[in-house]
Amino acid sequence: MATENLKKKISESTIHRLSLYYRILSILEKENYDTVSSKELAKREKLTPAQVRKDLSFFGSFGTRGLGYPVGELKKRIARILGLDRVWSVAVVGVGNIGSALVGYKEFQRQGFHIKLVFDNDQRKIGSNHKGIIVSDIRNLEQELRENGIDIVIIAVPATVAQYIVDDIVKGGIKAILNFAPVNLKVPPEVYLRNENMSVELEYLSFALINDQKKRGTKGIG
Amino acid sequence: MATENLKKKISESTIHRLSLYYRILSILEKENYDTVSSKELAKREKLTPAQVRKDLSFFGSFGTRGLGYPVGELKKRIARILGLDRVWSVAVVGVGNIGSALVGYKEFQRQGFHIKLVFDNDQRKIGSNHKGIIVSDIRNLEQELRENGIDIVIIAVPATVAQYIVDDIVKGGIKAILNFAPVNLKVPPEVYLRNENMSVELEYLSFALINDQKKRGTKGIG
DNA sequence: TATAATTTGTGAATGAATTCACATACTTTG
DNA sequence: CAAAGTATGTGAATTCATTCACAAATTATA
Repeated sequence: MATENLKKKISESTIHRLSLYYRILSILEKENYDTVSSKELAKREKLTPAQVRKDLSFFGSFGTRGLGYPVGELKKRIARILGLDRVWSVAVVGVGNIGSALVGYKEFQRQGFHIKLVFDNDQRKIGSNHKGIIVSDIRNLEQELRENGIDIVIIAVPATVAQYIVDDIVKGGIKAILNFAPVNLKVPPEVYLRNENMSVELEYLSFALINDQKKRGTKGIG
Repeated sequence: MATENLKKKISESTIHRLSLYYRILSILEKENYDTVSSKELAKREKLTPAQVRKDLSFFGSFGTRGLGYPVGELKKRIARILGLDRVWSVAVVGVGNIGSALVGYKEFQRQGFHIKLVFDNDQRKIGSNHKGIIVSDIRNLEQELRENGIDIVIIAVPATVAQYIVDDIVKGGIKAILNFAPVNLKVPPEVYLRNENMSVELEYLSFALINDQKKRGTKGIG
């Protein structure tokens, strides 16, 4: 079975777990492992071995029975599946709190997400050097996105203006948008839009503390 | 059925959707809606009405048949369920890129997550005023967490040191941790740990662009 | 080269989450 | 006040995701 041209729709959770496997494989590579079993991968991510094998099986058979998966090779394959074996050109719109942090976030670079452009509407920021990148005027958004062959745009502007920005981005021909503004944005059907809601996990902790989701009385047995 | 003392385990997705409903209800409140139907809520979040009703039904019956849900009342109920009707004392460890952004992130304040303490190990930062909060020495972590009655700790330190920090935090009696470091942390079973992986959504977009998950040929029909 | 020990890959079984569909209860209208 | 319209709440049906369980393939051992 080839990696390309997937027939089945792959679930979001599988994709997310692939990211996890990728990270573990990077660590295993540094620890000089040649092979790794689904059991070991599962242990490190608190999953079941069957889950790991099933996830991988959607994309092909990468392992050797009796031995496990070749660490380097599997890492490459997952990189290829997730598109981490290439460089993506990314633009960040909004150099406030969040936008600023994202521009300096090394992990993105490491994964091949290269931030090439940064936009703001604040005259004091435009033209200034922000962590190695000159801040562009947001009025040139559409044009600059096109000229620089940007693949993905990250939105880090206030919720109130996010939709206007998105409309421009779409006009600029962008097909993938990551939105940090706490608002539901409208995009045409051919555009991929993902929302990053920084409060969600805090809210989950809040909920957990109140309702104590943990099963009690299992201490000592594990 | 009372809101407190849930029998059934509530799924993570239901909790996450409650956050979404909460946000929509805040907007509807500003738009002076008195009531809202599951249909309208669903439309705004791209869900099905049945999903909305089922989610809410886990916690009680808040609506009126023939009319819908009372906006203000439902918002309060969800706030209560998620613990957004109180103030949580939060500490942020690590005032780098991410930590710094989180300290200034207004949305947390708005939801009742008040950042009371900020820690770092950099002598140049310790004692300085960071967005209104004096940066504490990380060597006093355990003690200060206790003395200030911190409920939730956000970890924004490099992956290499995150586990040491967590161990201290746990010693400080903290029961809820939100981790931004790209590493799998170990905590005792009674501690809630959630991971925020900023790359996950970018990776999903990358995957989507390559594999084009969108069903084609549906243009014009919707 | 046979035997024992591993470990994958995957249909089948199970479990969980979502959607359906409808009785029920309320609102609105005339 | 009755009839029509609306929208909830929830078991049942369905769809989707996870886990089981085992044949098949390979390695390790003697």
